[in-house]
Amino acid sequence: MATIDDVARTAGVSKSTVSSVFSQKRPISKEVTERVLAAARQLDYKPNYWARSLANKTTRIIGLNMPGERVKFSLFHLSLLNGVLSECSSSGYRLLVNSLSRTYLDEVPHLAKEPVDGDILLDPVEGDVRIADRIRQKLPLVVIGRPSGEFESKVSYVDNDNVENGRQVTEYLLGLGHRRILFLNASAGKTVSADRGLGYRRALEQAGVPFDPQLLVHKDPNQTSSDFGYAVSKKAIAKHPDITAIITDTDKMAVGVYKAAAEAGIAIPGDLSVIAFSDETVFAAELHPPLTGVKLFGEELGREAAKLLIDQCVSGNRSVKRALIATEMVERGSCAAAPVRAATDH
Amino acid sequence: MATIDDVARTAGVSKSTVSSVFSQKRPISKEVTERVLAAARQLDYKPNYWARSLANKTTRIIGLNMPGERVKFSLFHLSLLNGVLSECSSSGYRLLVNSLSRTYLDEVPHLAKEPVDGDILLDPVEGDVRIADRIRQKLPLVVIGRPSGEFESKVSYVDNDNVENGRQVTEYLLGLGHRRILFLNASAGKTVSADRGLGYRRALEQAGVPFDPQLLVHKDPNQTSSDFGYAVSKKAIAKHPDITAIITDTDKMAVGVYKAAAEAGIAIPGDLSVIAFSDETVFAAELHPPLTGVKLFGEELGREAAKLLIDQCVSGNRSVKRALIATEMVERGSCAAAPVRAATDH
DNA sequence: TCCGTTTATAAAACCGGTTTAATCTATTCG
DNA sequence: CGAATAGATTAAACCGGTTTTATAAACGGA
Repeated sequence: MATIDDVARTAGVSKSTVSSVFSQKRPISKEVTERVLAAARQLDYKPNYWARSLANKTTRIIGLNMPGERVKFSLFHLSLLNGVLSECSSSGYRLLVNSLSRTYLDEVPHLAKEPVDGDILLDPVEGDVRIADRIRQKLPLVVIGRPSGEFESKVSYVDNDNVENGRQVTEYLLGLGHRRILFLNASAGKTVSADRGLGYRRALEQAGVPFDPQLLVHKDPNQTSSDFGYAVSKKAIAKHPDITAIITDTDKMAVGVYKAAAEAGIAIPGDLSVIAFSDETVFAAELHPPLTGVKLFGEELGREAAKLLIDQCVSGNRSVKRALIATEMVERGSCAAAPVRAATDH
Repeated sequence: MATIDDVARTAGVSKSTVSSVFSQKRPISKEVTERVLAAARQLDYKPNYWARSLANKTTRIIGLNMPGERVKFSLFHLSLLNGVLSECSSSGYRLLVNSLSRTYLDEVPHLAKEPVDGDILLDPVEGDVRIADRIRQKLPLVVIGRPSGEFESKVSYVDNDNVENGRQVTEYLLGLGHRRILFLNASAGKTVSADRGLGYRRALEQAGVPFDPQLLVHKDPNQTSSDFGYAVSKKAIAKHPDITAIITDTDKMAVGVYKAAAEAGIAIPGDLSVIAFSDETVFAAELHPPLTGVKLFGEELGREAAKLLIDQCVSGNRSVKRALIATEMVERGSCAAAPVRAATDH
């Protein structure tokens, strides 16, 4: 394809003039501009993105970084993604999704600086190496979810208040008279599961209800949400018949619980209340019964993260910022007062 | 950050030696390699991705291109995306999602060659300018969905057999005795809606059932699927009480139909059969009644598209290929024989 | 009219890598 | 022992842009 030199030659000007015409960083007379653009059109010339990036030291691309290897985007990720893309599109940024495993990236022939101006990190885990990595490389960074430990105060992040969310749903169920509440939490290691778990325990503690570790189960990352919800709730229902409420990490997980309950002849919400951390409105409302849940506003999270990051990239301002996105509990019909029998069980 | 020159100086070798150590394209003695890597580690050096791309004329990045501006990824797109990412991750490619509008990209200061080795195009429409664009730039290209008109034979694409799918669901409903079948099709202009619409009409024709244009409605792109499904089916049910079956473009759209039917006191599948082109299994099975639909295997589509594209990029082989991904109709419970009353209506 | 500015364009250096062609050793073979 | 050859390393050119610095032309004021 044609290069800037070809255009310069054809238009009878120097390459720096052509450069100025396209970058618009220096004024070029109307007449010459026309001539250059005409030559470019004739040669079907477009500036080379990478040559530009090399000289400009900026790409107008931000990265979206999945945690482990071969992780699939969930419904929640989809919301995040839509939010991020919406912000990108209005700010003129592209989004690079990096799903390459660390082992791959660390092989000598693939070793390279990430080709982005900044990175959004999804699903931070305890002691997340990705964060230290970005900090060392001085790459602008925004985490979606709370970074663990020392990093919490060192990097910008966007999150819901998950401790509060965990507390809120637990308190809500406690208020309905439930005492034995099973929590199907996100995978162990994720800070989101730690936070929600903490909120859950705090609410129990405050209500004087003893915490039973058997009622706090972490998702197996190798299982789908619905399979996990089904398998674990089925087992738990059989083993602990005094459970009257279940909190699930996602709406799909709740679907698994619905299935297990149906098979066991347990009525929702009559015998069992179910509440989910959720981002799906359309389907949740159509389940039987409609699923009560806490809306997380993933799109808002994504948009806000992208905004913070792009702001950092544009302004060069590395100050650490934090955004907590408000959530909203939506009562739909899967929670009810605890059955009297169960309340006396313990 | 440290550059290749810094490393060369520190290690006491030339920059071309350092380059060879990292690119592994030329043998370097073990001893020198060690020395270079040590220097790199010490300086925290990583090769600059952009400089590399510039010199190599390849980026190991493929693009994913949304159609218009500010379009949100749907559940189906999510499946595609997961398929694409899975293939990317195993081939060592990154994925660049471009959601920038054409008008933006055509402004002089933003004008540039796409920074990718090839592009995947989603949701082709009639006379899609994006395709001609890529062809002119000689950029490897794979379309997900059938490209329109002349392009069908000129570019590689991956698709379901949508004409057949349209025919199949219509025939299925006809076989159940339905004669007045409302088709809530995808947006006008998309080739997928044209194809399914064609299959629908062919099935009707073959069965000797007259085609009523009022029963073929295209989605309004400004409405959500479920809102559209709700609004249109509500109106249609009132206006054409002889409708006994509805085909919807997506499962979310079917949810809208469920809602409209419930409000009108119409039983599914007793009074009204519903069938959807679908990619969502978990929720579809949990609706009341469980939603019958045609699984499209979006993940397979995405994976195959990425495979074709990366193959083109790696081999330089521009031959036009096509992959049709098999679909599968899953009967769940939202379709039944047409009610007798309605069958005599017409 | 002449000189100091301003304005438009050009030449050359630069961004940070890769690659070709040249150089310098070390080895092999007649 | 000298020439041919192979192997490792390097100098210099190159990828396609941007930017700094230089130059030429146009303009304005004294």
